[in-house]
Amino acid sequence: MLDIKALRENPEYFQKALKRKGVDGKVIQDVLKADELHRNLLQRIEELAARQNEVSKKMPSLSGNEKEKVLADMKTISAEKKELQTQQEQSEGVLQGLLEQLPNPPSDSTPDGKSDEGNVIVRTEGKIPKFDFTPREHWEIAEKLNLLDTERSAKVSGARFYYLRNELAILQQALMFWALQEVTKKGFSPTIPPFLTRKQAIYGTGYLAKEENYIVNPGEDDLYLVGTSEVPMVSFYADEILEESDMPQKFVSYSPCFRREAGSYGKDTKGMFRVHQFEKIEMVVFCLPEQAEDIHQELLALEEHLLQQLGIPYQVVDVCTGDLGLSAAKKYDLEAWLPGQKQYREMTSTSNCTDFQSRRLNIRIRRKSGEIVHAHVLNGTAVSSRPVIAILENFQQKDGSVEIPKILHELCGFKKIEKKCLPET
RNA sequence: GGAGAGAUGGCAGAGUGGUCGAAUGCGACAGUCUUGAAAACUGUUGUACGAGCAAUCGUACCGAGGGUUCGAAUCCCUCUCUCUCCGCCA
Repeated sequence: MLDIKALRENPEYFQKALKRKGVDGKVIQDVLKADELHRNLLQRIEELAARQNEVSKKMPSLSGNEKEKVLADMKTISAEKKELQTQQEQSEGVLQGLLEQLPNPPSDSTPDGKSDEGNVIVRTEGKIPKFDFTPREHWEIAEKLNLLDTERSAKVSGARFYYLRNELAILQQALMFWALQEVTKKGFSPTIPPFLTRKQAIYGTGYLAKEENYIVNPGEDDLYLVGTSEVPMVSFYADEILEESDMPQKFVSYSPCFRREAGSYGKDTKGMFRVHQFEKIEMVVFCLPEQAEDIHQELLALEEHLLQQLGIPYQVVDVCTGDLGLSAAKKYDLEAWLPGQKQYREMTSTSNCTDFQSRRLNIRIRRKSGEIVHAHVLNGTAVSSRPVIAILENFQQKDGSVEIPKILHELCGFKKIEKKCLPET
């Protein structure tokens, strides 16, 4: 949600900034028009209400003819007000509807671009492994080692699901737990949130599109399966006023993530890359506006640190305006090298959503001076099921086995995945 | 799933149709007193929207939404949530 006051005061800025995200300038004009109509009506209603209040105070002391007369007057005022209120509700609905469509303006530093092709590679880190054989894709490696069963998952649940089996089940759990601990060590507060939320939480974080969400018991419970724990975590402080002295507030959370992926038919159909259900450790930070940029860099550094410890080669991508989405002003993707696919693919990402989500969710901070501002909100992936893919592809061996990153040896209880390492069932 | 109770300011808690944005207590903040602190006393202490350069003024908000009324925290309807007891359950 954008600040209507800011929009009113500086429409040129928003016109320019939103154009970079592909928003037609006409929408801004429509918003301003709707805003003016809405304010006009509001003012007239308030004038009538003021008169009502004034007369109401005198009412008890009136009697007889005088009272009759005043009552009659008030009846007309009441009716007029009611009529105006109907109009006002309508105009407010129109304004709200327009405002809700507008995305968060991109940061000045965000590169322009229409799609992910406009993304800018910032730097490349890590050593790309060399193979004296043709490296395989993750699903092939995993199926051969009896780690992944997508045939049976298709039978049971349909396309884009999987059974993670044997060592891979352990590896993913280890990865999640390790990341949760690592980030907790950096001062983030570990949290397991609800995985079903109300509509408001999904809306507030900017993920309400129908193609994205599963709804549980439509018309009955109307709960949404979370697509990321960002949804319940950002909503954690909805309708609250936080204190400046408590800022920044950092959380690291675990959740399974459920996504319909309805807009991606035919893309990444094999294996674990794009599925309806996966797991993720997410970081969410609430802070003062002036802290947001530094914290964004901090989140990026932390994500890099995690990939580095795993030994996964990656590149940092500055995501362009056309690929930012509704809520983010600035976003970095970390893309890992996948030797089997022979390309860099998105593993984790971190977004600075400024005050876009906190306006929708009404999350504010009271400064020491007494001033109240909307919180700035950032998020970032610590790890997800995708780095598991990167591990499989980068550490595959000629004999079909897979070595495990050293940092996970102890948690996993094994250093290598070979055929029949764990008893198969 | 069954039975009951409830939702008011940071918290506790009064208020059952008009002068109620809302008593009182606690907390917090400021001041007086004190070498300092405590105690005591005095004062201040919600949010949003709109108008105004500003001081300020107006309006709305007593879980949410609707209704009755000239007028609703108060009456009516719907919904949500919380608590207690019973049952079931990881």
